[in-house]
Amino acid sequence: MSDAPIRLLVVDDHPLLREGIAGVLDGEDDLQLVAEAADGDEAIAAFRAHRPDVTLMDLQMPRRSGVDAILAIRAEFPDARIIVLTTYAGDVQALRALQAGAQGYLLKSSLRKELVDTVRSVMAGRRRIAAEVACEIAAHAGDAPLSAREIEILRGVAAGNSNKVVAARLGISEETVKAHMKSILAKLGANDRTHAVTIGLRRGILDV
Amino acid sequence: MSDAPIRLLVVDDHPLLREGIAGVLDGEDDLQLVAEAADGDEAIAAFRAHRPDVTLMDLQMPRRSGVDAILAIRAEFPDARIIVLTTYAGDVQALRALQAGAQGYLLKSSLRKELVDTVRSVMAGRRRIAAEVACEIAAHAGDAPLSAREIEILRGVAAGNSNKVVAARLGISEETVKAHMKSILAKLGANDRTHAVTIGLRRGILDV
DNA sequence: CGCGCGGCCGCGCCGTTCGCGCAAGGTCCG
DNA sequence: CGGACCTTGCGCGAACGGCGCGGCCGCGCG
Repeated sequence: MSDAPIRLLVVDDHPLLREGIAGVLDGEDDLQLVAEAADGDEAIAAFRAHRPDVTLMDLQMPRRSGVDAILAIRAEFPDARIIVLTTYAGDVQALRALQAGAQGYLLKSSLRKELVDTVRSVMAGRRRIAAEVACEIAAHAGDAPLSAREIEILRGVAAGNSNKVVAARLGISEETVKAHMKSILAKLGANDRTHAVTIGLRRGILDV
Repeated sequence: MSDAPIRLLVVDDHPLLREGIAGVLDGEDDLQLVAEAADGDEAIAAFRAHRPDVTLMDLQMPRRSGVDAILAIRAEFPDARIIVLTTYAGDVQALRALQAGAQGYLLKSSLRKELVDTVRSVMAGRRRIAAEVACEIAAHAGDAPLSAREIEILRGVAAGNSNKVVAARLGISEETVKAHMKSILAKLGANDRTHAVTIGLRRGILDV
């Protein structure tokens, strides 16, 4: 290990969890917590101000989401090292975070040893993804992702709208909505629209 | 304040969060962490072994759920003081925990001051429920809750089964399932079955 | 360059399912 | 006994889901 400590930024809207991470980092000589943030906007500001070596980032936060924050930070600082630290929210959500530029993916159910190991690994340039998450992503690797339009329609259906209402709201024909629904059912392997919505929620395509 | 410290048990499947709570409690002279548990079964065993003054309990855990653990503990120790500490999971879920005997309800997004205040208040015999949760419960106070059978049917529907399949699986007639569905839609104020499922998930009637 | 491919949009047909209204029997419990 | 919950029945209009057809566009590949 080098003698200069690894400087960390922690982003999470739960103060108690931030406290827990702070406690873990406090017990490690080579890890130093330099800033905290409670949402995506604060995260971007804090990154600009402190330029941490590694950032621990939750995904679901008020205001700006974690994925947005990762995109914004990586656009401004392309070599930023970011580790997602979240409760599992579906393979699609996880994949979006990794594609946005995260090098690591940890679950909040991790042990402290896994946390510090991952921080050091990512600092050393490696990628570290929790096995459960990696498995889920791999299981759906061959799947065709839903198009933006399809997600839009699935959202409308989840809100309790009929095909006709969704069509009116989007300014298209009901027949077109049905065609999209057919594609959605096929891609998700769902029996009907209700099943499609539950799958969408479980996989992180829709949020609550 | 009395000179004897308040002895606490913390139950949560996230080690990092437990660490955070431990850190918070460490900074308070009158609060003493005496045991930790990672699921409902461990919680019951730990309660028997340590008889804590106050228990902090998450709701969603592997194996035995938090509500089950509260019921089991309160059955054996009727004067156990339990505070739920969880990410918000719907008014129905929260209500079940309070009816099971919890005196307090905190969100993981709470500040450390709210946590220690609530522990002391509950220790003093008062009830403390986070405002957001209290509002949600109040908003649905007049609603008729779903019956056990209705929940069973809603679960089947959420899994992507038609009325016919649900009926066959429960050994009843399709007409009966339809009658239950009608009642479910009315009670939840849903437009259709898909809407009913999303409402059920949001309100904590169904889990993912 | 031309071509295919995939996403998006529109139309019609048809059998099945859903949701609504109405009615009515049973149980169990306070 | 009243009041819940669970159960079953029937008819009907609307919605859903599967089928096939065509067209438009932007993209990458031969």
